[in-house]
Amino acid sequence: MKNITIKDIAKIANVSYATVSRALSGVPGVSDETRSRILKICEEIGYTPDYMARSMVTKSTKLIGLIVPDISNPFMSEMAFNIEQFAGESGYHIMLCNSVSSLEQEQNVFKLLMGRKVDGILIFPTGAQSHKLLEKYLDKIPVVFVSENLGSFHASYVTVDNFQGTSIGTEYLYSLGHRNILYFGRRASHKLRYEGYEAICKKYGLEPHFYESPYHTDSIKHGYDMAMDLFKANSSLPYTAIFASTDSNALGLLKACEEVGIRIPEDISMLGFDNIPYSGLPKIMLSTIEQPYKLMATAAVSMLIDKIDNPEFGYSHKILSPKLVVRSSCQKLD
Amino acid sequence: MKNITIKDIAKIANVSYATVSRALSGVPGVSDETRSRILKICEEIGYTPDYMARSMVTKSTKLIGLIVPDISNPFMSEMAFNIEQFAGESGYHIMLCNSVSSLEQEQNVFKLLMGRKVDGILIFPTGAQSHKLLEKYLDKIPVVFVSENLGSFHASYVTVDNFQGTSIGTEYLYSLGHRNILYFGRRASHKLRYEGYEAICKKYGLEPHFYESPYHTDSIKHGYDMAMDLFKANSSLPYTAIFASTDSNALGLLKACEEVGIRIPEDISMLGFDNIPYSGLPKIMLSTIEQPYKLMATAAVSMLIDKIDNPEFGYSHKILSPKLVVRSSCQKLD
DNA sequence: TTGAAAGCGCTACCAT
DNA sequence: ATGGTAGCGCTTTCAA
Repeated sequence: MKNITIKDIAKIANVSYATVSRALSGVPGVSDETRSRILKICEEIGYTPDYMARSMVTKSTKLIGLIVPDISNPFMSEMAFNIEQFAGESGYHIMLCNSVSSLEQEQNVFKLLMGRKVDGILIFPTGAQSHKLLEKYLDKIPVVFVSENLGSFHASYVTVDNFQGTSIGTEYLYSLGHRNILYFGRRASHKLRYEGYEAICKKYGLEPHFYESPYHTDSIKHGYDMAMDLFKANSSLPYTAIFASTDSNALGLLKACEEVGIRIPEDISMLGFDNIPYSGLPKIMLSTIEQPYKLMATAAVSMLIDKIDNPEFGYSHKILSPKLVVRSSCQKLD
Repeated sequence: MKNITIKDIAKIANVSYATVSRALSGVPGVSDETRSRILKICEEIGYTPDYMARSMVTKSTKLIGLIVPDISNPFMSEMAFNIEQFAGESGYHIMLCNSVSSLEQEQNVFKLLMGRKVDGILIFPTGAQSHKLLEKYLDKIPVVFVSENLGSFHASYVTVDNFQGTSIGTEYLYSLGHRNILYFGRRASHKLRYEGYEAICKKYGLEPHFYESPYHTDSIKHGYDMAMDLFKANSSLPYTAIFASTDSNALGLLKACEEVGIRIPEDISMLGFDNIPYSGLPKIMLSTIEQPYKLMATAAVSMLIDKIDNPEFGYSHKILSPKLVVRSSCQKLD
């Protein structure tokens, strides 16, 4: 089955194939009559232009590489949906890669994506070291990180204000009367989340406590496993509230609490971070800090496209505001 | 910033660029000495081959197009993760497109993907008519549908046995003593799910009832809206159990029930379909029919790659077995 | 074993 | 307004 090329349709239309190219690209320099005749022929014989060949000469693939730790995480998939939609509006397509929370795999797919000649890369870094490891490619291809500001090197990123997020969360817990609050999750990759929590603790003279996650990624399962370890190590918990670093962690924690008979919020209050759709489920009703998904997605895409169009423009940062979502997982103490 | 090409490294190595190509492609016909010298140079100056240029001549992009209605749906994102991983093992990359449950958009992205010269397309059809609309492309590019068998045309697909799924679900409900069961969701795109339910109803002389979804996609929100409409139209429901067509629908229904004060499973039993991770959350504990995610993903990918490698081999079907997952959303009647 | 050159489908430049 | 053609980076004959 031979491929139809502009040469074929040039032959049919009795013009040079340069003219066909012009007609299809919409550039001026073709009479309206010729153009519409050519377009009609293309339509009829079902010609589709070859993006690859076009890309070879234009040096632009209209392709964006998207690297996420794990697309099955609702935070990622929600972002991915919005990213794909918004990128599509600008004529970009998405090449999706999971780094499966491995720095090595992250490097691999990054290099692969470069070989694929994507115009730019949007990356949800898997860890704090991702930035450093990827630094050497940053002048070779436009990249924007979707993550908090880690390190001080020169890179574009968009992020929610994680520090502010946990600050308002901890303030909320404090206002409810909580004085013993545990931070539950990863501190390395969400450094600023921990620091926001810590800052408010200090502000009120509370002792900050944390339970560090041994995992490189957040999921219900990991949250559950962590929680079970925590319970095993402590026969009774001295906290009145737990601030989980992500909703996924919180959901796993919730599951573990249910199993060992800890009631939420009667026995202990719980606050999450992200506001994934499942946090609003009945009986779950997790209070949490919301990330502005759609805004983050559009900001990330347009920042990347800006960088693609103007590589010389340096780099930019965009920090979006989080929002407290009060449901019913936190109790007022008296 | 000039691109490094094989010509550059040919110059450095003092060989023709054909030799470089041979060395890199691993084809025989280059002395070991020359090859290792070339490879070392590539390594040193950080050369990465241009997949596009390569694809132009080999006519193979090692790219798979993945079309899903909505990647933010957990069923889709779970599948997408496994698909990406498994495809990656065979050297394929994924181009992700959301059809946003629109037949028109589905057609658009399909054509776009063809223009991108992907080697094959994996599609989660958005509706019953998808197959018919896409039929005309099926001899132009390898396609495998991830969906139940709709219509009788010639196309490859992998699916869970939807009929069997709702059959065992309905049998389960019947065995619990339920005699008035409502089927809740879309019947058009999950025709066989409805029919499995219907068949078991008939088998036991029960009257099948359904509440048809006006939506083209399943989500918590749609399930919730549907449920609210249902409740508004009926002051008291004559059913003892509801079989939701998907877990997402069930979760929305659950939310609505909570709001109007219907207790699950005390007042009414509820069964879902898919077994997304959130169905196992504490207090939710939705009993459901499980789809074998990983198996479906690997089956779909290997079926597609088979078709890519042997386009002349016709088409194939693979129907996987569902499994009942009993949690606590269904009550035994006495 | 290696080199020369054609050609993949297209855009863009230079002519006309 | 249209045609001719070089060339994008690569693989793959065909010769040497």
